[in-house]
Amino acid sequence: MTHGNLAIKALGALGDPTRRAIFERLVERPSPVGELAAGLPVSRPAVSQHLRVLKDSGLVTETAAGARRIYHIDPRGVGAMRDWLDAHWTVGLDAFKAFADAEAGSLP
Amino acid sequence: MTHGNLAIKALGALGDPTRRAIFERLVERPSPVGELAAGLPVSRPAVSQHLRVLKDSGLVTETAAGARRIYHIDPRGVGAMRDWLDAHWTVGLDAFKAFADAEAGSLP
DNA sequence: CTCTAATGTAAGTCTTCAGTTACCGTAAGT
DNA sequence: ACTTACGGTAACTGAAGACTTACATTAGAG
Repeated sequence: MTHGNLAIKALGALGDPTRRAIFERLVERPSPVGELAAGLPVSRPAVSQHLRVLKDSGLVTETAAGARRIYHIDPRGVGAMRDWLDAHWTVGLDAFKAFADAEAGSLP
Repeated sequence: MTHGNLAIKALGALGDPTRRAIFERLVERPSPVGELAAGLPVSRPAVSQHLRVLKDSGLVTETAAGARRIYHIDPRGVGAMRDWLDAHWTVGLDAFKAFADAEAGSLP
């Protein structure tokens, strides 16, 4: 699994509520750090640190624009997460159906 | 978004490595608590607490079988997560493309 | 060259939360 | 009824990490 590790890291990163908030804002539109921090209840350095985690997880990337760093969604990480979930979704659904059938069969 | 809140909770739940491990085993086959704990490096009560979180997130459900509680994947929660990720996947990709285009346009 | 704006980094604090042990309830077997 | 197996709950501990306040760095304006 090539993207397996990336998906794991992405899931771990999105486990934090603040990082989810940052991520959702970046889904709407790419933004610099200051703008993100202005709309969140945490300080700007906190946002910087969260962005670092999101970047290490392959969920966002940055492009320098002068003194600003514009952060935007990285399709790679999101895609890896989607693939991971897709695989587990189908397999899990099959197992669930098998289990439900077996249970129904054992009931008179 | 009807399942939005559920998807958010599911993401938060899967942020923990041990919960992911439990979830992945339940994808393979439904299991009672003791069996899960036996294959994990944590105690049985720890597994119980994790299962509670997973249940509150709509990712697993339980069915009583005598003294045992068989835990299995809950397709609702997994589906909600998939939908959420799908939406963000498409929207985020559009925003990314728009951004990339605008950036390319501003370069001579 | 200096000043300001925008951001990353370091060090420290404080909260959160995963994990443990101990205890209690419940269900089936003998 | 007694016992054994299974699992949830409570209270506590410890470590991971989220957040803050400095300080350092880089880029453009004047």
